Amino acid sequence: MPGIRLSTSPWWQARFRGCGYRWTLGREAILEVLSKSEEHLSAEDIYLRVHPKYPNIGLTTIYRTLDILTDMGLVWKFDFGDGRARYELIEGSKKMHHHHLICKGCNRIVDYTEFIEEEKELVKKMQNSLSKKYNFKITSHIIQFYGFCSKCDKQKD
Amino acid sequence: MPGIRLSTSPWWQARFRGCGYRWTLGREAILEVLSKSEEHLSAEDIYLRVHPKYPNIGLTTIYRTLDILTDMGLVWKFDFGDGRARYELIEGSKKMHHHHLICKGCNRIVDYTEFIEEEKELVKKMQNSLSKKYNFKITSHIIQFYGFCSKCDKQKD
DNA sequence: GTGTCTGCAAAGTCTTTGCACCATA
DNA sequence: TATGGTGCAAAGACTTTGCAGACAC
Repeated sequence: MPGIRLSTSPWWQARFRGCGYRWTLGREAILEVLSKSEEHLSAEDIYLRVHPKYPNIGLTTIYRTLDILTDMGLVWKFDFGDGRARYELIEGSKKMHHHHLICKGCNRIVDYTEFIEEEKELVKKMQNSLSKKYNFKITSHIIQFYGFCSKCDKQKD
Repeated sequence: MPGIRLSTSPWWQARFRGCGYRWTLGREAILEVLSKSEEHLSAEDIYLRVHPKYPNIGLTTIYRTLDILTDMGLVWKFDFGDGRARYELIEGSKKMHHHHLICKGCNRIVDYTEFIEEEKELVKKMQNSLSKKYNFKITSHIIQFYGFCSKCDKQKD
């Protein structure tokens, strides 16, 4: 049923309400952008995508909403070393668990999903052991590879 | 400004010279701190440790030296999500290859060295395959686990 | 109607840059 | 002596905060 509300928003809406937050146009707009765009968006990226449709929503709201989303565990906040945070919806439903390859030259980011099964196995083992040993409740992990893409590797010479 | 040379510095000195940099008191002091302190120091941490002995060395020099060290591959720059970069000597010779467990509550950081062998194997496989597939020259990687330490886990309830 | 959310502007924090002077080689 | 390195102050970049008005419920 196409309507003003997105088919996916009721779930988010309920989640917000359940956490004691209100459901607002701004929050909906931000979640819409996050779910429809490619990953690793900065706060400004999101702002620029929200703005054409909702010119009233400011950068402050973007930051505040992303904070809430991160706290609620809906969004993952990354640092790729270029001085600004990047955000991704954790369960984009259609999006696979993935990690990043980051070019130290041009900051290009490649998502990869290879070795996820093997990774999962190792991670599970580590998680069990580390949780016990250090009395830590592990909730997530990051694996990032850094290097140079073919373009930047050439330029270095 | 003549100073007392440390026994470990010749190697670093040679490395600096080999890269076309000069060997200065400031650089020596910073490397001394990095090699003698625990890990994950911020630029300011380093500044505060260098300052008592070398009050003339400013924060600017710390940042500039850390940049060089990172470029030369002697130091690894981390982001643990608290808005400031952290630095560690990569091969502190006595320090094992390790990774980090980060508490999302209090930002406490635990180093762990478990599963490093198994991890290395997987990482090597991933590295080989990803380099080829994405035409990337991979130079380093990060693995970090996030969660809550026992203290912060209790507080959440 | 009440308590949250919001935009704007200002403040805050970490980091980088410009420039004149100083040290290394 | 010729570069490269340094401190200081100022600028820069991203993010957070204060406050009055707007909105959700």
